[in-house]
Amino acid sequence: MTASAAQPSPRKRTGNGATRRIDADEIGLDALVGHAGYAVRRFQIWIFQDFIKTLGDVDIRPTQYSVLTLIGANPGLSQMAVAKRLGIERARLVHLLDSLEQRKLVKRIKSKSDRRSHALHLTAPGETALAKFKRLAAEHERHVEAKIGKANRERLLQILAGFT
Amino acid sequence: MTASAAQPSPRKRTGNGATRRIDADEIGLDALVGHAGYAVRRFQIWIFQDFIKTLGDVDIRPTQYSVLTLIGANPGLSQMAVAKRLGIERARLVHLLDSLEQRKLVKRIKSKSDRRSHALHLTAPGETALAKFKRLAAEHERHVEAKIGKANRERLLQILAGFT
DNA sequence: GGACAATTGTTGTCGTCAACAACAATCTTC
DNA sequence: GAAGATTGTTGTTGACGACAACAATTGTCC
Repeated sequence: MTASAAQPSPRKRTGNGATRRIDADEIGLDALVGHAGYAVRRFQIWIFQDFIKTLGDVDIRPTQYSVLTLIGANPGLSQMAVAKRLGIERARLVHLLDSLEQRKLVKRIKSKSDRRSHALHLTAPGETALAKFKRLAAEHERHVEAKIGKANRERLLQILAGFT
Repeated sequence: MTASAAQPSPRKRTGNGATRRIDADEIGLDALVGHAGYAVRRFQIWIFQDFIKTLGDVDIRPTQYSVLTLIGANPGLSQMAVAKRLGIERARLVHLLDSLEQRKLVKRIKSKSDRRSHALHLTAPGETALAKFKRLAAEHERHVEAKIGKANRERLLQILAGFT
């Protein structure tokens, strides 16, 4: 174990025998520092919270945004194609599309060539809405830059490019 | 919109009029590329799946590992202190500890100085188990290295150090 | 010292999300 | 045409974050 293991209690004794509460940032993480997964997880939580807050007025969550963006760039995709491309389960995508269709942002059009599948398109209001979402998403991206630095953000995108 | 928006259907027409299925990696992501959140999310999913698989034999998930590691390095912490340090809700930590205590890895000891709180400690088998978990976690970390490269992993940890 | 506020652990609910399983309708393949 | 695969759908399970409420205990303030 490490040296920090010598801390027996959540309180530290002071000279006069009193105890005080120790702050969270005084607690050693030991092996957790050095785990990429832990850092990535914490960062991902922060980044999603900022995204949700920044796009709060239009009530769009990260997954919804990714679906809209993908359909906007590739009209006519099937649900299966969208699910595969974004790594979403097709069962989950059903509910996502139900919601987006209720909000008149997306429409499912029965495919003539394959009557099992639906061709996904943005509605006209969906197009204009997506343009606004993209502006807000760009603002969110600036928050990320402010948080970790412009160069670090680009390096990050470069390192993780293989996962997109 | 971008040039890739000129793709009207999930099938492409070929010269002889037949259609073929397009592969997932042919679909443009448009604005999604360039969003740090999307890349980080996909990476985080990959990294957690590898962690869960690598620690599958011992049935330890990332959150459980973080709790055990923290308690191991700082015996006697209260639940509140652990929750704050790891960014877990204290309500959620209750169930996590219930599970870990049932498996005899952790014990809750009533604090004498503050009878509301519990001092968290690893059991003796918990200590030896954690040592094994750490070896497996190190193996998982080597998988990450193999995936993104040693230098990139270290740069990543450096960039995200502020979130740990 | 006693009223009042804050903290700690706990229980519960709600919504998001990933992972499966099962199913009907519809292709594909042989 | 029969057998198998695919697509969209419904449902269940479990991990997880966000809240709200509560009893027990501690801290604070007058």
